[in-house]
Amino acid sequence: MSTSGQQQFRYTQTPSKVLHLRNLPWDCSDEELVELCKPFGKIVNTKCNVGANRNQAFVEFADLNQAINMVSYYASSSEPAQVRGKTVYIQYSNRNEIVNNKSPGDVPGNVLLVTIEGVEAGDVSIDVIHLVFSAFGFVQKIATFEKAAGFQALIQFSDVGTASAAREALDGRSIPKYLLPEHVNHCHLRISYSAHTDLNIKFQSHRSRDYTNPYLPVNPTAMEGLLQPVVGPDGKKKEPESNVLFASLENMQYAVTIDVLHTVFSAFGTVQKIAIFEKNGQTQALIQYPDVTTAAAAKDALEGHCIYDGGYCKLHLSYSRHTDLNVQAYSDKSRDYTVPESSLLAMQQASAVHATPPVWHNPQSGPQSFGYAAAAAVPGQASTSQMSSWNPNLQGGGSTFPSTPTRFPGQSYASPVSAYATAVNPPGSSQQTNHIVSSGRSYSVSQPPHPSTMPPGGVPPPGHAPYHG
DNA sequence: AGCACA
Repeated sequence: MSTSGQQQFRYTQTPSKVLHLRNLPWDCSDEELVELCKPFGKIVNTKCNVGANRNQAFVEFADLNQAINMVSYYASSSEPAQVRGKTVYIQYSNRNEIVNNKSPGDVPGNVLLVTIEGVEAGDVSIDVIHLVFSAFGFVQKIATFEKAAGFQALIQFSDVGTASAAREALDGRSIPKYLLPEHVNHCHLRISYSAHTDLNIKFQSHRSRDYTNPYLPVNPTAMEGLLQPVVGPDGKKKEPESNVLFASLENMQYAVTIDVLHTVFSAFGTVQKIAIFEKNGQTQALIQYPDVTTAAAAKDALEGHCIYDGGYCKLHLSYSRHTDLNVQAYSDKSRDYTVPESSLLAMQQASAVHATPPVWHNPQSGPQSFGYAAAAAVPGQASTSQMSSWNPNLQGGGSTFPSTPTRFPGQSYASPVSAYATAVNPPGSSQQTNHIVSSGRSYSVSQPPHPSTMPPGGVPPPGHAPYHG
């Protein structure tokens, strides 16, 4: 050819993990593209209905070799690639990745991420979820969990087609009222695709099921949620006592830091661990004592009291299901006071930014993003490598403790999927007096571990001298 | 049947 500087179409294309497909049906769907291409590799993105006739599309594989596989397969196949009987012409794209504004959740897969809006985790049982989604085909696995986005479930079907049918039918719809507790008014399902292809379910429990493996062991601690609630003398539900307190903070006008909580709760005994997290825009915390008695004393004394004067940061306390928190030893969201001081010091120095908090940006900027929390509730989640292709915010350090299955909202396993869980939330630059007040009566907290966050001159709370573990 | 601007 004399046109040496001209781009030749057919023979000069260099391989790309993006393929250009032509002669598709004008209304070809992402799912049809995936069905055609997935035998050759993992599809990470698609763009269909491209061009004036809407009959072109792009498909991006995770790996270049997968795209090469597909092109070379159909180059030598006697059966052409087809969608609905139409021959599809496949070439390497002249771009190296698909650029569109499609979020990862729009890339079809066999696993759905379902956010159940307007309910607490206890309102919708895994059996109800199973029932609803089984209408579209065999549900292989379910994992549920709570994150900032609310109550969520990963639902695994055997194939993309079934998953997309369920998504089409149920996205934006509600779970029938008769399947829900009476107090639930609305319950919308928001459904996107998960990047997972195979959930790693370790136990049958109230939050996860593997219907392909009925002999999977039942996790006794994870099944606690199925036990009948303890009923008190007044006939009302009463949670079993625990050495771990669950605190929800109302009227969060000012920042409540780990140090503030530690000071407040240390008045009643050694505080072993603390974690702060946000759920549905509400600040919550877990405080772990060595024993139930201490926790009960703290609960009785602090319930309904406010950390700051003026009704700010009012504490509501209940017993947690947890008995041993699995927290990062030293972060702005959690603290483990049981780790040896030497290693803690090392960690403090490693992250000096936590030790002497400067004035950081505004903490009141809405709920913390816990991101796309997919795998967080699946212990030992194995398919993390698949997620990393689109997760923009891998967790630095990943210093969670993978050995213990204990978990709580906001706390993640080492999975990078839940990377957002440690989003920076600055310790309080608040100049508030650190009082516990109750209907006019107030008392100050003494011996603040970080004097910079609290004013001097407090008097000890009645009865107990604070001590620190 | 021949490369997208969301």
